[in-house]
Amino acid sequence: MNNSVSIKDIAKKFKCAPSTISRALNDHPAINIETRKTIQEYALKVGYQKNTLSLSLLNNCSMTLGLILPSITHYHESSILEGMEEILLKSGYLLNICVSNESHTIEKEYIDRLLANRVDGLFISMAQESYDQQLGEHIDRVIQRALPVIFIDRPNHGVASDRVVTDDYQGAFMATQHLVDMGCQRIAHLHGPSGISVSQQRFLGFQDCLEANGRKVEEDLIQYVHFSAESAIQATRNLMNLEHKPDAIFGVNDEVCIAAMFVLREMGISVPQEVAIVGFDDIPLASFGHPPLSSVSRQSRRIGEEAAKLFLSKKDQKLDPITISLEPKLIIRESSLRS
Amino acid sequence: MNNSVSIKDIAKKFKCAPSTISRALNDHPAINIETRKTIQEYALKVGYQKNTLSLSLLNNCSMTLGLILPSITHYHESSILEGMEEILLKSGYLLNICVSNESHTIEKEYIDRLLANRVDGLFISMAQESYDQQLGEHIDRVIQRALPVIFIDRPNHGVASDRVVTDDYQGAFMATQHLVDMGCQRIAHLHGPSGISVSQQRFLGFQDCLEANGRKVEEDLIQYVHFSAESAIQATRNLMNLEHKPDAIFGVNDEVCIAAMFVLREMGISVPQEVAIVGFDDIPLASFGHPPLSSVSRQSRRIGEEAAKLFLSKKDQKLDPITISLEPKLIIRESSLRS
DNA sequence: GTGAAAGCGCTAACAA
DNA sequence: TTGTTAGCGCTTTCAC
Repeated sequence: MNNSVSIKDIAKKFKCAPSTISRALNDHPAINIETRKTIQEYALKVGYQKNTLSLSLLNNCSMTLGLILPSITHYHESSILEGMEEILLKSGYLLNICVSNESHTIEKEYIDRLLANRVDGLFISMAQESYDQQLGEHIDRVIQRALPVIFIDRPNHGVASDRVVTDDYQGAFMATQHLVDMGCQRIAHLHGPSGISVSQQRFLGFQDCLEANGRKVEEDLIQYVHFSAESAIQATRNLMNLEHKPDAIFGVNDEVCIAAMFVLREMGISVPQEVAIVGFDDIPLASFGHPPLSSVSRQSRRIGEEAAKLFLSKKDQKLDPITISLEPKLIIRESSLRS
Repeated sequence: MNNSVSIKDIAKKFKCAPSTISRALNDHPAINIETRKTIQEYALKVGYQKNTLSLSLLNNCSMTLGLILPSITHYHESSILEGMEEILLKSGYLLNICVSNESHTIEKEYIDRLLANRVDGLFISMAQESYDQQLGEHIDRVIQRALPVIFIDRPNHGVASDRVVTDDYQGAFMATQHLVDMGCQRIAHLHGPSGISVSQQRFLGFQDCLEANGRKVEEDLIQYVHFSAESAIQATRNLMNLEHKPDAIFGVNDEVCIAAMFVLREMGISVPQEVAIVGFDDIPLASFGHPPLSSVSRQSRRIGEEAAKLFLSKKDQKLDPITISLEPKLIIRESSLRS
């Protein structure tokens, strides 16, 4: 597959031992500085590239990490990846990316491959399927190997583990309180897929906030959606066809809210006057909605950064598992601003 | 870093040679089927996981690929990744993801790491910096090693290479023709960053289409933007403050068009009646714009799929470099539909 | 200042 | 049917 130059090849050229070449290339002080230079120049010339695989084998450390995500096309996930990349770039690690597509089988398969490739650590946002069915042995196997595992967004059912999350509960609470403060009386919720931690936490924050304000959740006002815009079309119609229509919607993410605003426009219902809206994730296009969409930022990029930093700090000293919980930020825009 | 079980460990347990274990685990027919089973069960029990690194060293093949992208948070790039993943999943390859952030230095650094890790192939969408300054030696070094390199979106300056692209020129031509057909007289263009192939091709298609219709590009009607929505705000205002305002805008991507529609709304200009708009990429939110945004789909996901398939077909037999050029598809929605 | 040899985990050719 | 040995590319310990 590759006709690359090895240390042996160079040794032959210089009629010396491979170890000499190795030392020269690694700037070992014992080697004559002249020799060092000559060898280094020659290596550069012939395009010598150290074979890291052999070192991985030798040192039991591959300088490679695994990242398993349920999907990658949403802004949240790709931002996590971007943040992680930035931190890891400086540290010399390479990232293996695996998209599980929410499937437990695929997730397991990827974990096997990553283990076989001896990654030095694993970042994982669990597939919905694994989470739903409490399938965790594949991850336990990783933990048993004393391989650092850092959970992202979705926690592990089992033993305590390192985690980086945004406080979805708090974010949802803030969003709901904001709608209450704006005078909204009947706040609906576009509820994410059940079984997913993110959906549950956001619903709980929503629910608890209503109760803290002396109200309670009305079943009619809860509609289930996926994380896609399409899935919110019918859900929003259902809400607006109720006898007692909602005067506000809190959506599980921005995509569903943008779709909701689309439906409301179609129905001639004004936002925020008749229905105020708050989303979640603060995607870049939220500010350019009609009207601009209020949203809870979960600091997606920082999740990736913190996860990478957590790994780097962990690998030196074994510490107790910690949870880094990032503060969500409510960004208020027109879609929820009632005067 | 990991306390994993090796074939030697198992051999000790069974008081036999490592090669026997190796054969048993690989279902070698020479080994007693009973013995095979016992060994396989034991291996499973103790969580044995083959160390692929040693095989990579032995076979000169790591079953690992590199993917270098200038960014990852846009729908186009993350869809490419997703498409690629799907194909590679079935073939046992693992994907190393590298985000160059359009920087030549970072790109070079990543290429070094990927080479050091002996990836079996490389997918690359070149950084703007490398492209602009025609910096290609880092990539030539890869090609010289006879390592399969597949270019995505942005071509290589130098030698002929495998490529998967969408025909941006044709897409832009189609979009412009559509605007002409809709009766638009003064079609403006939100031009992407100069030096990027994608921007250039789209501009050329735009220009040639106008000329094919007996018109020519007016400098006033060309405004430069980045790929972000923000960058289109001022650009659109500039256009609409012209004495001879445009009655159509063709934007380099959907984000800038959504921002443009936002500005037009603010200025009380109606879309598509006063200004018709067509974007590029067909991001999922395009259909939920106000109004729904016409756009040229570049089949992002399929780019990833085709690139992965191209690699898989190439690795068996060395063939001449080919270019896979995907047909862009014009999706007409309200933003450009004049009756 | 340099060389020889062992070994990381695994497989395959050769022997028995 | 199973064992022995060599070797993938590199570093490191121990000699010299």
